[in-house]
Amino acid sequence: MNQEKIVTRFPPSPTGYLHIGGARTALFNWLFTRQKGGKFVLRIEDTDKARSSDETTKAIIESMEWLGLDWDEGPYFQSQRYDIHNVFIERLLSTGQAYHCHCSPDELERGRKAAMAKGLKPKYDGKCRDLGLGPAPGSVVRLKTPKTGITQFNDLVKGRIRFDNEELDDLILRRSDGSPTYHMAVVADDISLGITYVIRGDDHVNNTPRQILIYKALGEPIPQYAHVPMILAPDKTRLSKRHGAVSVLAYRDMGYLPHALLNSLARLGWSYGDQEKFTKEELIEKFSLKNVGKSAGVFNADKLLDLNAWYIRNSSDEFLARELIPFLQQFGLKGLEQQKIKEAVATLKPRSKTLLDMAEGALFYFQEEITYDKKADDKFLKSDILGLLEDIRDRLEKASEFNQAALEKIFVAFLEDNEIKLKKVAQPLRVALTGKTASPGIFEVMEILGRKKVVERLAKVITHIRSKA
RNA sequence: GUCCCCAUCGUCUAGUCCGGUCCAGGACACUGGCCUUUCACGCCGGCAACACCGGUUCGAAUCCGGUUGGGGACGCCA
Repeated sequence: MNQEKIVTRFPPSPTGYLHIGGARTALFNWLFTRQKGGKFVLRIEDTDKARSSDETTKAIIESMEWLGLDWDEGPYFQSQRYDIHNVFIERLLSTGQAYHCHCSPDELERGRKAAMAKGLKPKYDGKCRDLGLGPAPGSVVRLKTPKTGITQFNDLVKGRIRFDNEELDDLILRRSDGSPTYHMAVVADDISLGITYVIRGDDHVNNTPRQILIYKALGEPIPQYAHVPMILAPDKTRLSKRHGAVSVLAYRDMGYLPHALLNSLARLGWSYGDQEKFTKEELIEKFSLKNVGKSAGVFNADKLLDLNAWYIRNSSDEFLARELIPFLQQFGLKGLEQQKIKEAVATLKPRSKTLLDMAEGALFYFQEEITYDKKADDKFLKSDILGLLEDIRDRLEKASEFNQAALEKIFVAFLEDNEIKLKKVAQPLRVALTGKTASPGIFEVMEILGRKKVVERLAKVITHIRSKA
């Protein structure tokens, strides 16, 4: 009977690129909202001007777009909403729920240290709380937090969480420079944007009672909270740059498919029985906050890689060919034919874990000149197979057709005449054509390469072997 | 230090709410084999966990208490 429209938000602060932890929070918000037919709002929390930048804001938006996490409203910029925040602060002041505090930062710092030394929680002592002071240069506005009682909420993933109000102190709502603090800005924005569900990282659990107290002081309805566990690095500490690839865009550049990342992020902390792979539609349909686990999880890069390989294997040649182009260009390839790429992709699909892999593996198809792998050269390009290579070159030169079926027939005759097994020439041939010891099947390789290139490469390898002798 | 949260294979997890069907299932990784012109794909198999201690109970991964361990929060950062 809940007729109220669900409104969620994702509020990254543009002090860094969107990392996979943030992306997962965004994903959970998005899945929840799309399932319920709600509204998803993007809000950039750029109040820390010193650490925010346009560049990171762009990177965050680019990341969201790449992942396909679309929003219905925004992006709002918190720094442009100070007027709204101030209305709420004034309201609190006028109802006596907040007060001006004249304590200096030094004084507060001393108090915190003293409390820590005594083994207590560092809290503001409430010195100015009942002094009835007015605004003054350097003064701040604080919330009058209840000294007794408890503040609790029913977290949608963690269950009931409660705090004694005496653990909380009178938090600052407005800084001495007049700007609102994080807690105030978040609450003011969430109220004014009509946010009904706050789904965020569980590093915010401790912030929640403080924010609830602001809602209460304001007499505004409190949203539902869901705190999702954090993502940890393999060493079980908070994920950071020193753990390698953490930004969403880094995964894009390494050749991951957005859906593979999404799928992998969804399964980190959330599950649906034994199912591992989900389409976007299934994710939306099956996601639920109560199936989100309560404990932090380590990001499993191997599993993501495996998923990526699976999605590559199961994507259409058309799609992959399109996605592959930028990677091929990265290797300096130009004037690529869509059709050729498609053919190459088809042969590389089962052996590529990323698009970057695939591009690398496809180079020999497009390059004019290939180079031989040193080890492959030493091991397989020896003079004892010269005769066989010349023989097959002649036969291929004269072939009336140059497709797989025709090639296989030519080889059957070739092998019979020479009384050998394919094994004997397969590797030397592979090295001659691709430069490497591992590649797609030689018949498919030959067909895609075409007669001209195949014969050229055979001629080249023959001279090469001769020159070594 | 204080407060909050968490605890099943190396990792992600199912099972925990409503104790028995779980000497614990799946996935990744690792590993043995099959397939095979290479590398992969695929297929078959293996290794591997209920943190610990007490309690409740005929019976506990599942309920209760404690211990230990981990994470988070304690800013005029967000």
